Amino acid sequence: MNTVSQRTIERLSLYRRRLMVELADKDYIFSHQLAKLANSTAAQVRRDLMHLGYTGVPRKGYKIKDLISCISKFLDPTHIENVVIVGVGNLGKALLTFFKGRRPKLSLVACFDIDENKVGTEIAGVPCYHLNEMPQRIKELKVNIGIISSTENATKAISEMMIAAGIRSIINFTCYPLNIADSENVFLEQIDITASFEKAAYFSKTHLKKL
Amino acid sequence: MNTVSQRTIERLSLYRRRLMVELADKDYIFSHQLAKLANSTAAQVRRDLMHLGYTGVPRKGYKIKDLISCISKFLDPTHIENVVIVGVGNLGKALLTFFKGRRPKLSLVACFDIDENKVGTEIAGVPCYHLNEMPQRIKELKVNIGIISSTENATKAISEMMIAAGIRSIINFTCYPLNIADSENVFLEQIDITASFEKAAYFSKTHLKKL
DNA sequence: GATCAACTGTTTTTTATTTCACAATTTTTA
DNA sequence: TAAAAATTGTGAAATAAAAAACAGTTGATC
Repeated sequence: MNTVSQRTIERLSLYRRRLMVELADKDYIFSHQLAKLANSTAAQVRRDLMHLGYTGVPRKGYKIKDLISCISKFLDPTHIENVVIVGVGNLGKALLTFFKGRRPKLSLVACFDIDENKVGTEIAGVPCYHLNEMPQRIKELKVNIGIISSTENATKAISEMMIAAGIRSIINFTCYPLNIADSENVFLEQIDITASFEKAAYFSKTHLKKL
Repeated sequence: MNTVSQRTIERLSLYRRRLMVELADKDYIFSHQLAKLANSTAAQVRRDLMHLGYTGVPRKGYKIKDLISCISKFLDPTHIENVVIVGVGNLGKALLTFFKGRRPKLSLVACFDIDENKVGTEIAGVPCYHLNEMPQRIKELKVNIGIISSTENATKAISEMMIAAGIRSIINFTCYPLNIADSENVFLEQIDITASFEKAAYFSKTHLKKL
C-alpha cells in the first residue's frame, strides 16, 4: 500500500486553498509558483503532486482547475462526512464558528456539553446535546470525525466514549496527550497549544540562525 | 551550536506538564513511565532529556522535582515575556481565555483589533487597543511574542507590522501561510486548523494499519 | 524544423529523527 | 561483599523526510 505521509496531506490541503485564490487570475501555475504561495519548495510540491497521478506539462505547468479537482478527488471523502465537537467553551465555540461552511464535504452536525444552559440550544447553528447522548447520536448520524475541546481531565473519558461509538478520527485540542492503541485503528491529531506557546517563547530567544 | 529540534522542545513542554501531575504522588519516575504519560517511548524520553544536562540514577530514575525545575530552567525565559494577540474574534477570545495564567513566565499584556466596539475595553482581563497602536505598544512593552488570530487576508500585513516593531516569534492561527525571510530571524509557528480537519477526514478512511 | 530554454517526474543524495542496542552504573538481594 | 537485576546515557543503525540532480518533454525562437 502506497501510504501518504501526514505532512504531504497537510500540504495538499494548503495547495488547494492557495490554488482556489489563484484560479481567479490565471489558468496555469508552475511548481515553483505554487511553492512560493504555500511557503514550500518546487521539489517538494512536485513530490507531493506525484501522489495524485495528475501530471503537469513541462514549460506550461499545472492547469489550476484540474489540479484543484484532482486534489479534491484525492483528499475529500466521497460523501459528506459528519463531524461532532465535544466541549463548547470558548475554544469549542470558536471552532464551531471557524468550521462553519468552510469545507463542503465536512458537516458539523452536533456539539455536546454537560452545561445545562447550553444543552438544548443551538450554537452557531449547530444543536447542542448533553454529553450522555453522544454515543447514540454518533451512531445515528454515522459520525466518523470527533473534535475534543473540553477540559483537560475529561479528555480521556470522552475519547473512550467516541471510540466505543465508532469514531474513526479524533482531533484533540486539549493538552491531555491521548494514547490510542494501534489496534483501535483510530487516527489521532493532537493540537497542543500550550506546547506551541512554550516553543514560541523558547525560540524567540534561541532562533538566531546566523550569529 | 547544539541546536535542539522543535519536536524535542514540544515534548519537553509536555513532559513538564505531565510531571507536575505526578509530583503529587511520588518522588521519582523512570523514563518508561514518563514515556507512557506523554505518549512516547522510553528511548525518546532519554534522548530528549540529554539536552538538559540533568542525569537520572540507574534503578531509581529521575527525581521529579529536580527534573521539572531543570526543564523549566531550559525552556523558560529568564524574565517574564510579554505576549500580544491580534484579532479578537471567537478564536482570539478563546486563546485569551485559554492562555490566562497558564504559564507563569508568559504574560498576555495586550490585544488588538480594528472593531471600535472592542477597542478600549478589556477582554478576559486584557486591554484591547486599536491595531494602529500595535507597533508603539510592542516597543513600549518590549514584546517578543505575537499571536495572530485575525482574518486570513490581514495576516500578512499584521506579521509585517509585528516584525518591523521587533517581534521575535509569531504564532499564526490563520490559514494564510506566512513566509518570513530567514534573514529576519523571526521564529514562526503556523497552526493550520483547516489542514488538520482535512487530514482527519482523509485518515478517517485511510488509517487502517492492519488490513 | 532545428535549437534552445525551462519545466516536469522521478531517482539519488543528503539531512533529520527515531529506534535499537549495549556498556556503565546503581540498587537490591543473598 | 559478591552477584543479580534493572535502569541510565549514548553511539550506531534504521527510518523518514526533504533537497538536489538530472533525463525527458514541451513550447518558444530563430
